[in-house]
Amino acid sequence: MPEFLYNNKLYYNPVEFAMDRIGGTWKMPILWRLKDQVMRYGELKKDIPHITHKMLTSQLRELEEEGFVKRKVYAVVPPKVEYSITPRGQKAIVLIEAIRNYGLHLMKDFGIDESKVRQQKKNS
Amino acid sequence: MPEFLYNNKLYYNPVEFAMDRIGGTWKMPILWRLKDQVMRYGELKKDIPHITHKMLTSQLRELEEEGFVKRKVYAVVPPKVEYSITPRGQKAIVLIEAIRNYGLHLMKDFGIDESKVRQQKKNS
DNA sequence: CTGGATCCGATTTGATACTG
DNA sequence: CAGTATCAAATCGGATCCAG
Repeated sequence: MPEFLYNNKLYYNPVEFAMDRIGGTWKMPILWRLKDQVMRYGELKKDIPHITHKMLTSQLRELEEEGFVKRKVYAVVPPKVEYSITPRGQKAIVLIEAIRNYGLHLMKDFGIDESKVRQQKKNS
Repeated sequence: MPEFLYNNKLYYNPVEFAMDRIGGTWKMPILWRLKDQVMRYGELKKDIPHITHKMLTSQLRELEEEGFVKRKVYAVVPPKVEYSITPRGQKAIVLIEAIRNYGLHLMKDFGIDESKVRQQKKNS
C-alpha cells in the first residue's frame, strides 16, 4: 500500500485518509443532517444528541476547511449562521449510507434488536 | 436516530457502531490483508508498515473477540499462530472496498497524485 | 446566537522490558 | 515467535468562561 503526506500527517492508505476527513464520532452525523437541508448552528446543536458545543464547532470548522460544508454568515444581531452541504459533501453521503447499512446489518448480526433500542433510550 | 448500549458503551447511530468494530487506524488494514489468505503474526507485522507490536496484538485481540478474525495456535516451539478471516470479517471486506474507493476518489479530489506517492515514501 | 480559548481529566498509543 | 506488562507521551473531549 502506498503512503503519503497530507497536512504534515502521514497516511498509510486511502481508507485512513477518508476516515480522517469524515470519520470520528460526529462528522458523519453532521453531514447526514445537512444532506438535504440548510441548518443553523443552534438547529444542529439541538438535533444531534449529546454533542457538546466544543465538538460541534470544531467539527464544523474542519468540515468547512476541507470543503464538505459551506458556512454562511448573516450580518445581523444576534448572529445567524447557516450551514449547508457542498458537492464534495454530497459525495460523502453515498458512502455514509453504505456504512450505515453495514452498521445496521452488523447490529442484527450482534443481536442488537432495533425494537429494544427506543426503550434503552429512556435510560440514557 | 436511535441510540443503544453495547458492552456498556452508548452508541448514537449504526455508523458509530460499525466504526467502533472495524474503525481506527489498523483494523481495516489487518482485515484487508487477511481477506484472501491466512497469515502468521510475524507476517502481518512485516506487511503492515509502522504498526507497533502493541497495536497489532491489541487490534487482533479485539477483532478476534468480536468474531472478525479467527486465531489458531499450534502447539509447537517456537510458537506458531495463524490468523484468518471469518464470514463476519468477509462481509466487512465489501464495505472496506467501498471506503477504499471513496478514499481514492477523495485523494484525487484533494489533488493528491498517486504517482507522487511512491516518491514521498522515501522521505518517511 | 455563535464561537473562541483555557483548563484538566480520560483515553490512546509508543517505547521498552520481560516471558514461555 | 508470539505475547504480556508497565510507564510516559500525546491526543481527545468535556466543562467552563469570555466575547461580539
